[in-house]
Amino acid sequence: MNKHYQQIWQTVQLIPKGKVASYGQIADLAGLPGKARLVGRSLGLVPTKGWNNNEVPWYRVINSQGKISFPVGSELFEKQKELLLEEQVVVIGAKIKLTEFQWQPDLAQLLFQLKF
DNA sequence: GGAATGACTGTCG
DNA sequence: TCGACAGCCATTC
Repeated sequence: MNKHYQQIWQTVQLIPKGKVASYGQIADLAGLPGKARLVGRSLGLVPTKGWNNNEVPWYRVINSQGKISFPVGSELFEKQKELLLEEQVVVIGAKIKLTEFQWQPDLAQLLFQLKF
C-alpha cells in the first residue's frame, strides 16, 4: 500500500521544473501501469498528511487531456494554476499545451534515479 | 462481503 | 473538440 504511494511520490518529485506529466504517465513510470486513479488518490492524501508534502510537486500532475482536473474556479484549481504559471508553464483556462510542456523523461536515466 | 466513490483513461459517435 | 461510456482499482460505507 504505502509502498505504492512512495513510488508515486518519488516519481512525481522527478518532474523537472517547468514541465508537467499526466496521471497515467506517472502511474506507468512508478511501475503501476493502468493505475492512474491510484495516482490521483495518493496525491490527494499527501497535502493533508504531514509527510513530505512540500517535497511533492503535485501541481505538475494533470490529466491526459492536458487539463487541470479540478472544477474551474475552485480553490485547488486556482492554486495549481498559479504555481504552474510561476514556472513559466502556459495555462489557458484549464488547458496546458502538452506538446510543449509535457515531461518526456529519459527512461534509462529515470531507472537509474528510481533504483527500482 | 457487496456497492458506491473518485484529482483517471481510451474509445466512439 | 466534446460528451457519453465502459473499464479500472484502492478506499470507504
